[in-house]
Amino acid sequence: MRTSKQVIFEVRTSILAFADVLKESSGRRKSWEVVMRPTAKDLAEAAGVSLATVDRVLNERPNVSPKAARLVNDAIERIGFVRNPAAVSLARNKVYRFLFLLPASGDLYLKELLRHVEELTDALKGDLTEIAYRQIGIDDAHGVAKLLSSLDKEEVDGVAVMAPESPQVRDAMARLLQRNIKVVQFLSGQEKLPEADFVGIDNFAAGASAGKLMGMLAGSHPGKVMVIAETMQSLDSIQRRLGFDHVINSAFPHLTCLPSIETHADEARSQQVMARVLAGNRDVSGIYVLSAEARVPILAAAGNVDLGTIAVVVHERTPFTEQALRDDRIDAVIAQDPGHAVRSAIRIMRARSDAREPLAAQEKIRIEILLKENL
Amino acid sequence: MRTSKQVIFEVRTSILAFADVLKESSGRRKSWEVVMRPTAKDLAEAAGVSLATVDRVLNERPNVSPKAARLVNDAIERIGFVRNPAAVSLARNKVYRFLFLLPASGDLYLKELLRHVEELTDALKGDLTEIAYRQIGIDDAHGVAKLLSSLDKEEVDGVAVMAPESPQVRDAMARLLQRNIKVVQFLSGQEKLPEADFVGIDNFAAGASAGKLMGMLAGSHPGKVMVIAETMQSLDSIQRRLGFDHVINSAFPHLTCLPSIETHADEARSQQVMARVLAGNRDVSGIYVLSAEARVPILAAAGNVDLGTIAVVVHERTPFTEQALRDDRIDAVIAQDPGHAVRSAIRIMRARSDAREPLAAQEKIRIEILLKENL
DNA sequence: CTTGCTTTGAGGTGCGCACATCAATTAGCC
DNA sequence: GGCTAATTGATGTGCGCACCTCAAAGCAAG
Repeated sequence: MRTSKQVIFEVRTSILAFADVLKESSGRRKSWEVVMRPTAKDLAEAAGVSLATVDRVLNERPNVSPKAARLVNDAIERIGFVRNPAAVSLARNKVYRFLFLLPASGDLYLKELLRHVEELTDALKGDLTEIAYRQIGIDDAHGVAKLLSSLDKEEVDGVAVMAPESPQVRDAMARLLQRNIKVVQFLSGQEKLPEADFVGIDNFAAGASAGKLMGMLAGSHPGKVMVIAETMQSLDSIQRRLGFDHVINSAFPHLTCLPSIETHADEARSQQVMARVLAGNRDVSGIYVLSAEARVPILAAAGNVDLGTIAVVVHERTPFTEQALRDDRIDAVIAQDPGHAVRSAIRIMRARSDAREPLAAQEKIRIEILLKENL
Repeated sequence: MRTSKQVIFEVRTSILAFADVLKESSGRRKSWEVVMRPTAKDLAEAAGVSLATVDRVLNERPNVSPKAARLVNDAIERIGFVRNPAAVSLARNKVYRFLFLLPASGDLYLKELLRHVEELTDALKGDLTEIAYRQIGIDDAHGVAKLLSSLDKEEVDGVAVMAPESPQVRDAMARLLQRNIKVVQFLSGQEKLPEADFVGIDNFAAGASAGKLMGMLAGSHPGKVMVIAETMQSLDSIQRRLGFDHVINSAFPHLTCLPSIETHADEARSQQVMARVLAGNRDVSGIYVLSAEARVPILAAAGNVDLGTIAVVVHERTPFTEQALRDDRIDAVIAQDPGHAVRSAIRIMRARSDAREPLAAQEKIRIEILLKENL
């Protein structure tokens, strides 16, 4: 049955060219004849059951005897049956709908995220996939939990949640999973729900990378390093700080990290605090901004010191950090590609919706290091 | 017609939750009813022509009057018609077949590439996409050109070519394009064929990034930098060297680059040459390996100096460079993710085969910087 | 007007699968 | 055996589109 059908691309050993292989395939020329793959009908035949039973097994419908299931599954292995995803998707005629739940904040990285979400919204129009997003106040764990609880399987197939860590949210996500709505923990450092997928970076490693770059940039004479955060309440910030300190202390002992300065996204306040700290520490040789929003602290610092002479490491690629990198106000950026993150979350939700495993390798978000030279 | 059909996901302004939107959609509940998108039939109706004509326009068949084409295209815009790709692919029932043409060489990066190609071969089994690869001697431009010329549209839909730059190969690729076989210039630094897509990095920028890292790592006292290549014949190598020198000379003038050492993949020879150079230059503070194969030169260097004390920058992530990064024999790696490169090439060939534009943003291969901390 | 050509319409078939219905068979149990 | 419940098979329909055939209509030149 199948032997005459799928000969062609079995050969991947790089020994034979396609042309050679083709000649062996009994003179059949037209590609659609040569590569035809086993269909559900072939499967039924091979398993010695009816198409209806094959359908029951494939789609996990009730009332299937263990024996029948075994027969079919064995046959699947044997003939190498793979469902034609196009046919599946056509027959189901289902449109996947995914929701991104993002914090409401004005920071530039979030803007980039939104931009990518919107871009993909259009790009996936043709792809049976519809994307929507919703923003909720950064501290409103209750609101997030409430929104999550209100989602209906009929309306949403999956949610990517970027939210503050909180037991309420965790529970809400767990309940979503029980209702078979897929959940992706998106770029947020909450204590992870192991049943849900996570898209994002290891923040300890990100902080450590920042530390290494800081050490490489700051020179070999003793100096102090300012660490600036929007808030140190979040797990993300804490882990980055831990990673940063670890590397500085162990590999660059001539550098001293100052206590974290928290800006709380308040521009005036940042100015004041930074001016005070810089006045009190004339030997600052590095600045590390560990929150996603680098603009406010860097502009504040620029008013007090010459950024060109001290090492500056920040997080996230934004129009601002990109420009600052170019004109040497910033020396290095630790980034996680927002476009990749969004696409990854969508791919994962799609795969889960189809009960497939996502390709782990592709979905791993890397900690990127950006210099002026590799922008 | 359509107004009642596709209301749901128009709202992306993050103001409304899905539930709210749903309530407005006239009480229809089942998702497949709510989101039904306009079909070709709707298109025909909207355009005031027959389904046959719509088909003719969509698939660019002959014998269509300009007027009819206009009618259809206008209607497409008006009602937002997008072909259901699943239905298209099912009806065409076409399997895409792509060939990777890679150099025959034992280096570790190529091994990684092959691994990813083989991985995707399996992963795409279900996806109407079959991948094969073929290897040809690194210098055999004639062989490459000959193989390319022998390809038949019936057998191959696209080729990703990683081959030495040569007019023969360029011409062969141009002829392939004329025969409507898609071509991707894959990780190779030939003077580009502008009509064909390119997957890979900017090697000047890669060399510049290496230079910056070298400067950051090598310290502030004067020193020499060894530059090691497999060969300086290829454009890749030349561009990397140029980028490297540019940064070193302009930003780190206390460092001096030595002339390139060519290993020609010959282990014994590398040992000798490097020993001689290291003996003649006691003040080497950095080593830059600009070819894809870092193992041979690094092992050779390890026999002559203490790699822990000098700055080492190499290219490409392989099991070897990864391990060497961990145990501090190497300080930084400039990498282009082979998995991403392979997937990107495949996505581009698929998009081109369907006469779609690939998503530029997604297909850009980044110059990654790897430190011990962000592996 | 006829001849020959282009353009349009109408209709059918099939891609591979999901899903539904109904009848037929089998198994479990008293 | 007789009963119910679980399990199978047979069969049909439709998803949205590509591709094909044939007939009808339009159009131009002679």
